[in-house]
Amino acid sequence: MQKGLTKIQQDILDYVIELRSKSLIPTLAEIAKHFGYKNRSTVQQHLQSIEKKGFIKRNPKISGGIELTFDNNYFIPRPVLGEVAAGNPLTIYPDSIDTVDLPTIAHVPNDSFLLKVKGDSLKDAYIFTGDIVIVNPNLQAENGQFVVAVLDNEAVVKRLVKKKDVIELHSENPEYEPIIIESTHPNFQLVGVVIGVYRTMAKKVG
Amino acid sequence: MQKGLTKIQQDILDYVIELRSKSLIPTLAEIAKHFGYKNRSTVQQHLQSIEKKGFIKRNPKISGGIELTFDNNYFIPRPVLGEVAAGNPLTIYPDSIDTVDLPTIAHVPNDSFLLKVKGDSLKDAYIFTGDIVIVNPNLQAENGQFVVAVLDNEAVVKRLVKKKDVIELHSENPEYEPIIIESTHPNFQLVGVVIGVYRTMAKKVG
DNA sequence: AATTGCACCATACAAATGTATGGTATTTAT
DNA sequence: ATAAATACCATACATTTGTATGGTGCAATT
Repeated sequence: MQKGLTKIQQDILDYVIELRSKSLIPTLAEIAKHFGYKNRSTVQQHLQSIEKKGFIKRNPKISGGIELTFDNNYFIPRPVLGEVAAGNPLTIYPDSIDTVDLPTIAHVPNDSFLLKVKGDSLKDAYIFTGDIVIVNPNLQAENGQFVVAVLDNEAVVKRLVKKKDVIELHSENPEYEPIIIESTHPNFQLVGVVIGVYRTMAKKVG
Repeated sequence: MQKGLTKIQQDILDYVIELRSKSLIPTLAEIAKHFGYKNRSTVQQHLQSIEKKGFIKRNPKISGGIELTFDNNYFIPRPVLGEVAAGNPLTIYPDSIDTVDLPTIAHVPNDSFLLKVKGDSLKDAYIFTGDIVIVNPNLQAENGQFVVAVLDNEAVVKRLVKKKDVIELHSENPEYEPIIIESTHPNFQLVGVVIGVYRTMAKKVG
């Protein structure tokens, strides 16, 4: 239980957080129904109490629901848009999510998106097959950063090394040679900068 | 552009998807305003067209907004990382290896929460200081999984090894000895199972 | 004994919601 | 040339929205 919140207030806050993690914004009536209240105003007053205690703030009337701005912003759910190759470039399959959604990136500025990694060329950076990289398409890619790039219709994640006249895409695995991009390369496009890695833990019995 | 959708229909669909990736559910009026329409019904009819073409389905009146159920071509934003409650100060246990920053445990939201890792005892599992582990408190901990436990007011991340009469908490670093918990241990409590790892990428110039 | 906080209900109201219906102009297809 | 689809506007309507206000019962302080 959080300091200062009563159990019921905490329950309501938890419920709102839970729904938000599913990309849903509950209304007062929905919260009331879930907790068995006959009236919305009960929830309303609880939310006012929670707000008064400083645990949330409310942006009035956004999207018709309740906009909660938490003091402590952790993560909000984001869509996984596709897969990228860490080793040999991954061919984008025409009917998979990749093809559809990689161009969609241009339409989704302002926040990051997620891509699933295949291949082991980044294993020395502790990025493995199945990992999910968080990519920000709006950041300026700096030397040494991991980036996602499209090369001849193939999406790859590599470390960016800028040199005089060329751009090199390095693996973190000595088995792979760097990819050298001449500035005149027609089908090269930087998609974004890798700002994080997420990995689901495999069950490992031992 | 998707097959069968006009450019405007595609733009509207993209806009809805973009907002959903930010945990926002737009109303007809908001969409209309964004596209410069003077009337909601224009958007309404476009959504009807998109629905008629099978790209979305609408669940009537959930959360006051528009509920879109996509057809596979797009990804529904899902709670990849989970959320933790807001505003509560973290209790920090500074001086032991592989500690975690632990929010007040008594309050656990229904889905997972995030913990920050300190120490290097899990380095062979590629979990390092600064990494954030995603913990699900509702899963049954199985043998071999990474778990978060509280031991004498210290929170630790370890690999769980169940034996006949005792529970052992193993590090993934040979420098550290396993911790052996007798079943009668008074101050031992399992908090949850580590289901994921998140790491922010440090800028690494080379 | 009086007060305060908590949990809940009921009612009222302006504003916003999704939906329906009818209309106009342009483009595309037959 | 006619029909159909597209793109947009306007108006109307029942519901739902968040908010405000007032009230009841209860527990804990003061």
